[in-house]
Amino acid sequence: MYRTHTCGELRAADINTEVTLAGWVGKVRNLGAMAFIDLRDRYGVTQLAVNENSPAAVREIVDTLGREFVIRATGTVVERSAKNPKMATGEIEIALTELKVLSRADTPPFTIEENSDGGDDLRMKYRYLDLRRGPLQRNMMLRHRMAQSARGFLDREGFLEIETPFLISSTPEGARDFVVPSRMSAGQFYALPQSPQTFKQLLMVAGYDRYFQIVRCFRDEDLRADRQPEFTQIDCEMSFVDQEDVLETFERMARFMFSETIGVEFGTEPFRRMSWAEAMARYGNDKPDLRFGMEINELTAQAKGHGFGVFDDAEYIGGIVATGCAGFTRKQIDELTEYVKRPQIGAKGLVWIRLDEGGEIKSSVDKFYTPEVLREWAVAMGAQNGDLIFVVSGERRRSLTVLSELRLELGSRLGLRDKSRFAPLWVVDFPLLEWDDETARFYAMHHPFTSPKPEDIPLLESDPGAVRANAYDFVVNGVEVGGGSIRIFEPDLQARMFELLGFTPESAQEQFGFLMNAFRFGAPPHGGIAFGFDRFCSLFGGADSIRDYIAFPKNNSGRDVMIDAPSSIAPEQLEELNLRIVRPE
RNA sequence: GGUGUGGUAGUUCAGUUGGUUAGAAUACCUGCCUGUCACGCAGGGGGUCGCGGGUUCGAGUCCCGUCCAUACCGCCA
Repeated sequence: MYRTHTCGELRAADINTEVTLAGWVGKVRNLGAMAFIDLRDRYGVTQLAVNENSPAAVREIVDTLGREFVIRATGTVVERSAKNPKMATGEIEIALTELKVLSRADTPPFTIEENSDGGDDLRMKYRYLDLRRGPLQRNMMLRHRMAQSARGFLDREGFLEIETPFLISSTPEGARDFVVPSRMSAGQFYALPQSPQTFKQLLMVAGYDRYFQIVRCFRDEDLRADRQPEFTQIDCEMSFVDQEDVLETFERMARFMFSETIGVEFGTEPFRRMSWAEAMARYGNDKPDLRFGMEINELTAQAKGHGFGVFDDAEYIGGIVATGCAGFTRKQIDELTEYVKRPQIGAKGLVWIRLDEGGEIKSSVDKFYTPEVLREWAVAMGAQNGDLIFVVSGERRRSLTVLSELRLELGSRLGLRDKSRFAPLWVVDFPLLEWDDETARFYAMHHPFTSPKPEDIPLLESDPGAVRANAYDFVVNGVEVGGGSIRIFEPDLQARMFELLGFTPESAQEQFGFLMNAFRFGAPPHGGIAFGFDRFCSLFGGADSIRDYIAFPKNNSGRDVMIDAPSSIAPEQLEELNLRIVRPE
């Protein structure tokens, strides 16, 4: 037997017990005649003690120990003469009687401590060492608990966990597919699924009216802090439900997960709901962070026609009130101006209006607007003395984006985006379609199986852009955590959708024939949702990046620097797959 | 594909206007140390300043190119 206890469990009540522990050597503090060793495993740290009464053999081994050696230690649990209240096991230590080195270790390239000194690159290359650290271990445990709580909830609700294939066929719509060459079918390729979407719909046709899966999905697109080429979804689908049923069920799941894994409760009020149009108008964004206010107010009507050309020519004028920020210095305002003028955000400029505590108004557009007019704006926007107003103008969508970014930046600077607070909401009534100028056609905003709202179906041909979908997103703290829709289950309506999206009947049949055929054999009304599990975990853990919630993530270039993937393959493999590399690096 | 930031000791970083032998902390090694827990004290070893080219009497520092990392934009039905 290697151990009788873990390094996290011994307490004062265990004093005088003979125990054997195993784990990794953290730090050895050698004081000469006595020495202390921090022994670490994923359960905690326990101090081993050696003094002049310890067996000589043990003392000899202690002198040879290095960081990250794996050892087995036997001894008696004793009360410490100097207790450490910062440690869970701080009241006791192990007086060693036996010590065995199970495995030696090279000096690690970075220290295995709570706050590692390693940079991202190095930590990725030696991921197994990074995963030894407390923060990463806690992340993995949180992820585990979240997965278990979701599974438990869905199981009790009657959902069946059913696996769907990873080797499927490619569809040109949507994100780029990862593709897998087929050896047996020369010149043909599988694709890895971007989601199990069509399969879960087929499961509904097959009568499995509540399905879920915690499933890996693949998208060959550029990465971000919150985007990996392979990521995990909690994928769910239900039959004989309308949008309300889906929202109700998964609101309960979210509440359960919040409560069970991080102890966060939301009271009895239902989660807030907001239409997509409202979210765009008030927050400039389809995933608003509701931890703070500072909503966008449109000023187009009030601000036009005063001889200020920039505003007079603008399609849209709007602003936000920075509450209590009248004391901002010129430098602070300039910084924010520079921030929104960065090419990624693309503002042309930033107009400010300061409402001093004394009631005096000062602005960057005093030449064009009288204090009376500015006061009117302030009243319209709900600003008080002591506030600072920022105004942006230009093309409508761009201006809203600028205001959204400005709002989030201000929120961050003012400390209003507290990671320990959670503001969940449902964004509903998304547009069904999105116009793309470049290809001059409509694209499905969600996916082509999303159903239009029944009352908007007449607009499908006459005004497609105005059609709203039975689609919804679950948003927390400005992060899109989940999204789904009620699907089309009528073959005729699905055919109309494909036509609208520019498919010929033949190409629709070729790509989605299996689904349309299935619908001819009795399709129940159905809908579902998928949660981005990695984002869910990072949200619960209070982090912006999902990488530290994935055991073995890819770096920013989509590479696994630990195993060095992707990599080239042997000529024989290429031959066998009937592939030829046309443009080698 | 684009923009920003960064790359100097094992690691995290500093390095002034281009000027002597490139520093700090930490890690590592040696010695001392009987209550440490960020142990302490003394000493020591450790550098292709990412790579290539250019300017210059002289480049870690300036210029050009390139690679890598990272954040974002495009992209992500």
